[in-house]
Amino acid sequence: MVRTPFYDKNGLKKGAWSTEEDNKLRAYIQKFGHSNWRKLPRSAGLSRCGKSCRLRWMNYLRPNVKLGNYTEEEDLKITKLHDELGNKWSMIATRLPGRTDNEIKNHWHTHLKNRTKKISRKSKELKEQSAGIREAENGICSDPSNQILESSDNKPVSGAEWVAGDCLLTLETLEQSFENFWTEPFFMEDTYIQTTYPASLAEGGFSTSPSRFNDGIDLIHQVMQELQEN
DNA sequence: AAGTTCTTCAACCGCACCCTT
DNA sequence: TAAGGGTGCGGTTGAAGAACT
Repeated sequence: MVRTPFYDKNGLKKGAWSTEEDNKLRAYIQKFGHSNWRKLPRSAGLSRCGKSCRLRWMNYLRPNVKLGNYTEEEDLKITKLHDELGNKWSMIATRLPGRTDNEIKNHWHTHLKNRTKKISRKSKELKEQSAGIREAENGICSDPSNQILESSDNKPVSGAEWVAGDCLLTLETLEQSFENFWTEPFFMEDTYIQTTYPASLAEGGFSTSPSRFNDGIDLIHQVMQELQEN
């Protein structure tokens, strides 16, 4: 997967580096350092331009450069840093010891970009579905018997609305902290239902609607499964 | 088995910034 | 202060290998 070597009109070699060239460059830099990239190729006996030598050294020959085999932890860090910094690959690289900007950039474009896109898309779908649930609930909300909870701005909140909102919160939290998503299995514990709805609901005589609640959870679970399968 | 399409990644290119004169 | 050279950064490309038809 490398460019076929060739010589340009100035007699400079381009394309893939040979082992012999690597050895020459490595030996020269280890002995004399790289104070001037422009002059280095001639001194090292290489028919390359300074830029090409610099790139080769920085990305592959430099000591402590890690190649390939990204860990989940590194993936998470890259995703998070990209979220914070954007395409500032050099900045991101400084936070990942042994990784180079070029390699991180490639890894992002080939592996992480699509994965992140999927998360965002699924989140959007869920939001839309959740909005649908709320709309459907409007009829139920108009029934005073269903107005069981007062929100902070005194608007009535139905049980289903709370469930939908909670599901959304769950996925948004998930989006924000990729750590949990990529590193930990998604557990569907019964205790979740018991422990995560506000105590005020129980105090107010609220009884959860298992089917509706589970619909929301099932939806998230479905998203998780699809993403993990992909 | 052969042809085609897709994926991956090393390397190139152009531009912007910094430093020196 | 402007000009010129060197360096670094980010986007893009080219080609090998993998996957698919």
